[in-house]
Amino acid sequence: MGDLSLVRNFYEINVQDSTIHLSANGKIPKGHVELNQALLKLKRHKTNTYHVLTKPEIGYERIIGVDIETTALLPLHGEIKLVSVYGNNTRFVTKDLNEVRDILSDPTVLKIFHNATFDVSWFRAKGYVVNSFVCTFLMSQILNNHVKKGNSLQELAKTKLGMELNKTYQHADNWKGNITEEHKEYALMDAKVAYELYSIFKEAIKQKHLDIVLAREINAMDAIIELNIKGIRFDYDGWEVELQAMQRERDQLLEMIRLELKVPTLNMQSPKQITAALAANGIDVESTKDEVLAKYENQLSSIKDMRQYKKLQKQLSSYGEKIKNAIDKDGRLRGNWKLCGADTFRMTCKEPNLQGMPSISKPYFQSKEGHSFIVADYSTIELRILAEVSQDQELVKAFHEGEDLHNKTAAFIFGNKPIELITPTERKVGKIINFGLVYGMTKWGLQKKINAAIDDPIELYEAEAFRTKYFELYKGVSDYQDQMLKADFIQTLGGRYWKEGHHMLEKGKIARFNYPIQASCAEGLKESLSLFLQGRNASWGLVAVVHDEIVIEVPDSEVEMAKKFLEKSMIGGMSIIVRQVPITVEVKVAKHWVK
DNA sequence: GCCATCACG
DNA sequence: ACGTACGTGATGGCA
Repeated sequence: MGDLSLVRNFYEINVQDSTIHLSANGKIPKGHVELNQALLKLKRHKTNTYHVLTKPEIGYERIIGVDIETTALLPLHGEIKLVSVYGNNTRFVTKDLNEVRDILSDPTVLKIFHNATFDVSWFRAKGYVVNSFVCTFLMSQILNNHVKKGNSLQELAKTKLGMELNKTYQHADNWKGNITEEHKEYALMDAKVAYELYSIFKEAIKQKHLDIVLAREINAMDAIIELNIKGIRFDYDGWEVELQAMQRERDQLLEMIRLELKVPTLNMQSPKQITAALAANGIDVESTKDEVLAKYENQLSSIKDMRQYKKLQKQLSSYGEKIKNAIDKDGRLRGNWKLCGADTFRMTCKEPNLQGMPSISKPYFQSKEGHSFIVADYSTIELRILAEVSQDQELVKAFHEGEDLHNKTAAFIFGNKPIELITPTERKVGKIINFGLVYGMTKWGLQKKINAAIDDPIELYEAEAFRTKYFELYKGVSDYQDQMLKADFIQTLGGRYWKEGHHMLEKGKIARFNYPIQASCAEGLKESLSLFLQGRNASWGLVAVVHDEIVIEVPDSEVEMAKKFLEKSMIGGMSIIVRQVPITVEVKVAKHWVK
């Protein structure tokens, strides 16, 4: 197993007065305007330590742009038809992958891909080793600070290089037949553009002091590639039995609802029709969403049935038979994972969305023969990050002393009740308050949320009182939120930042509370993934990652070792980002995906 | 193509 | 005073 301490170097920077002093092992980058601003903000924020994370620069003997053309979107369904290589002294296009085998594995040759996740997934799926690579798509996302727009090779060729890229052959279908000289020219052009973009982006990233952000994402990219290739075993036969029972119940419910409302053609998928049908029965609803229907549940028995119907219908339509088509011949589900799918740089997954599977389906995700799943998740991680960024003394203390935060909050808002006397319902309210207020929930939202979760509805003034009490206890959180509202510069704990005018800050002021927390959390998770991947045994596979949770599949005989190492990686990785508040991880071992 | 809704965190 | 909780992806209705 790898030694975690060797993976990163830290530069510790202390802020005293308006001057920035560095500890012996670091030097501040010259002209680092954004960092200086951030440090001053942090100082006002009553914290005096900021950490810049770095990794030693590796010198490469050669740098080349590489692109592949494939006959399908997924490696399981097609072949690599062409590989193009573009460098200072090397330019070629080949059908014979053996010509690039050594180049790909050579760590002294830096490979530049545009969307490396795609190219490297293909190479690895086809049995080629790829070491030392970088991704101009990722670099563009980091520089743009926008993950969905303006990062395509075609757009970048135009905006950065003034080149019009011909995309005639982009679709996989164009690579199934004979390869012409024109095909080859096309393929080489993509490698050339990636090569040319790299030096421009590298300089820009350096100027903006985002090198560490790039290094972190590149190190975590192996995780995404592995998730794409490996997939996760899903027992569809078992799930189908569950589905059939759900289907029967759903059909019965629909029949009962139509009968009672006297609307025999009612389409329960149409909010419009539901509203009309309820109105005809004397109930006016402002919307048909679950939390609204819950309010009217006592007025008509059909409303309870409707809620259950909608729940079942959702699970059947989104996660039912559709899943069957997504299962590959080896019985595994493979999603389309993205490293930076969200603007916070959270990972995303689609087709299917393996990060959004309902809990009822989790038992049907099963480890392969002779293997177990290890499911590990961070405890209250966003609240710990809130404690770190806000430096709220009550929060920090609570985590250092291992207090149950939901109980602590409940005890305070319910009139300083002794913690031992807090009821499960009161703890539930404490939990809603703790999580809701991180995102800037208002008294209206709080009331709605609490009333959706408990039996005795509370009044608006009570929700307001809870909120006031919360900020009385956690004064630092209140200060933090005030600062975030005013800030023209918002940063994460790991070195990303947004400036005034950026679309993330314009979206809504309340969102500002959450960005640095969600984004810092994603940074910590990626540090953890990278530690895990660097030190794990080859027999341990990564099968799912869900924001604060990592699932691995390991041989039964190695469970104990793997469990310890995963926990160590997760705590170690997150602690690179969250330096003061302790991090805890809950680890479970099972033959299926447990919650 | 947008909206409402709801699955996950 | 403001707008009513953040980030995703998937579905089906509706225009």
